[in-house]
Amino acid sequence: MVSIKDVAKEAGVAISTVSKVLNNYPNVSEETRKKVGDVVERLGFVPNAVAASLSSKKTGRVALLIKLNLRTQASDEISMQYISGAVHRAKELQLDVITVFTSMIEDMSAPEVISYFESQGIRGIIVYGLTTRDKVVHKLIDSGNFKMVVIDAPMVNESTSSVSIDHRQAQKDVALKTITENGCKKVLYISGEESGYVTSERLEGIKELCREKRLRLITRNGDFSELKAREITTKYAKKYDCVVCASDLMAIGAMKALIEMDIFRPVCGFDGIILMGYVGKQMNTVKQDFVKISEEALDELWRLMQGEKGRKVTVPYSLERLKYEDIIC
Amino acid sequence: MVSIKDVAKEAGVAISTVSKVLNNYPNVSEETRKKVGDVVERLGFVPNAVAASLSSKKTGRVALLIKLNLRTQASDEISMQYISGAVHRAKELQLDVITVFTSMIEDMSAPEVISYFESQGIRGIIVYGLTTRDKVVHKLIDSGNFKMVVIDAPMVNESTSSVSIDHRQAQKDVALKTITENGCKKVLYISGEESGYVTSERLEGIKELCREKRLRLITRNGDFSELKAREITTKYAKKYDCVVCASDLMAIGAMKALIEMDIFRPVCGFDGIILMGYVGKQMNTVKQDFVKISEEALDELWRLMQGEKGRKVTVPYSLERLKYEDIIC
DNA sequence: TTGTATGCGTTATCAG
DNA sequence: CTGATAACGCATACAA
Repeated sequence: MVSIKDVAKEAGVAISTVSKVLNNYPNVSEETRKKVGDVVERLGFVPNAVAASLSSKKTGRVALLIKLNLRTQASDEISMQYISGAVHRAKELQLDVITVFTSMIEDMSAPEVISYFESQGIRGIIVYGLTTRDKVVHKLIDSGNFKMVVIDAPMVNESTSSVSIDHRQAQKDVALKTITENGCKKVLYISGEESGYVTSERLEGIKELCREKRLRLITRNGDFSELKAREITTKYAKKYDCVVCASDLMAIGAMKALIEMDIFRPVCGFDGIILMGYVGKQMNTVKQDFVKISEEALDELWRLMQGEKGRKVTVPYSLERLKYEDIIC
Repeated sequence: MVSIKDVAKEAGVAISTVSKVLNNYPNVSEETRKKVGDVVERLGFVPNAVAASLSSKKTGRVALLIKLNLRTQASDEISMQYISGAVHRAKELQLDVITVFTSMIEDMSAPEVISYFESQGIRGIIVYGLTTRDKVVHKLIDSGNFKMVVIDAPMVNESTSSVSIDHRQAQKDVALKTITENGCKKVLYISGEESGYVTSERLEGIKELCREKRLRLITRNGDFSELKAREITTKYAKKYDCVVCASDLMAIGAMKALIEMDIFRPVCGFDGIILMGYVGKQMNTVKQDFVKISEEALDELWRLMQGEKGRKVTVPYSLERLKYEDIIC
């Protein structure tokens, strides 16, 4: 394994000089910079990330904290895109990432989790799918031990940023489109899990819309569950002329119920997962670019690690109508 | 951050002694072992994995090399289960894992990839979804620089193990079941991508079965593509009384074609992905436990890192019939 | 502009 | 059985 020492010897300079070249320090002559660069190239030297991270404390590692639900692959699709976006961006930023599932830390106390991450050399954490019930993660955020970026939750402080789309507006948009297209007056809204931060945002959106457009609205908690959405739809859909769901999976459940009941009601979902293309019927949905969101999160974490302050970052979304033809290949 | 030094001072012993206790070295008295253990407990000390790996070179890191296809979320589901199984098992084994997508290394030469992994302190690599065309990965395997475990490909040498189900037998089993249940005589087999190692295994299986049972067989290459399977089915299904597919996604494509043609043919798939539950019709399929496979792979990598030799590991599978009711929640 | 020396948190090798 | 002390590969304050 070729080390910085080998490069230094080969180039006839000191180790520190090589280090300076590697890290683009200012006070190095063009001449030695080139000399060292050539040797690095020739020897195919790549700095040892482990040693670098031990030494500097600046170029730290990043953890992706992901909530897993192996029963529904809708979340698999989303998680994969999150991971993909993060890992790719991390490589560009020369950051080292590890993937951690919440199930791995759920039986630890906050101090235990903190020392676990510290022992791993973690300096930044991206949290995907935080709910109000995740006490330990909240303590992590409050501890200030790590730079953190939280997806889809309004946590912002000195060392914590939030990244998400505008859920309230998106819910308004997709519902409005569906309602206008079908001339609806009475909306059945199936909301997500109460502890989820996005749930209340989206709920606000639909309420606001119905107030503005003077539509009748009933809301029921579907818990992001396909089955519950199906039951709710079975129970209420007859009396309403449109079903707005806070997730695609619930929209699929609602659609199944409508087919069973043999009545038509426009349904719209939220997230834009590929699964939507497989259920036969088309629906409007909010398309989130999870890859982009994750890249954005990593950029934000990078900013925080440079010493900048936490802030709220909003990512764009789009409205889509997924057809089977769009997804097969 | 509490370090080994703090523990040593607090316990009134030398750093090296603490290290010995931590790593269960033999020559330590029960007394000091307990004394140190207590302090470790009290201070909540967790050894810094980065420093340990720098120093020892024994407790290495592991990379998961994953092939991503963002267009089909069938592979997302599988990849997520792979990652989940590996990450969880890794934590138990106190191994550190990083996730790498093939797209991140596809434009690098073999030496570059090797130094990249070495720079990351990687000592073991698990390869998911290897094809014959992945030249660089083959060079990685041949280089002997890393302990490797390859899923679903028959690569075995001194430092490389393979982990997979018995694809040949599984293909036979699922096809036999489907054929017997429906009394079929003429089989249309839609195979996977030619460069995939599993493709030929599964193909052998169906050929063997048809030979044994004296069934007529035609095989066509569907490239693991839903669309191609659909086209092939449209073209040939009329003349055959059963469609055996080398993947669930292709089975879905075949089913769609049959529905369009308005004829019935039993279809069977391979993999057991949840998506199968959403297409309306039930099909037989081979259920692979991807989480288990990945855990097994990690155990195997662990063995290799202990200096044991590469070998072939076979994991069990089961036959299933996925219904919508089985997957909703 | 360059080189020297020290430290990061562990492990490992020796003396004692 | 225990304790100094030298690595591990790199970054960096400081000296030259």
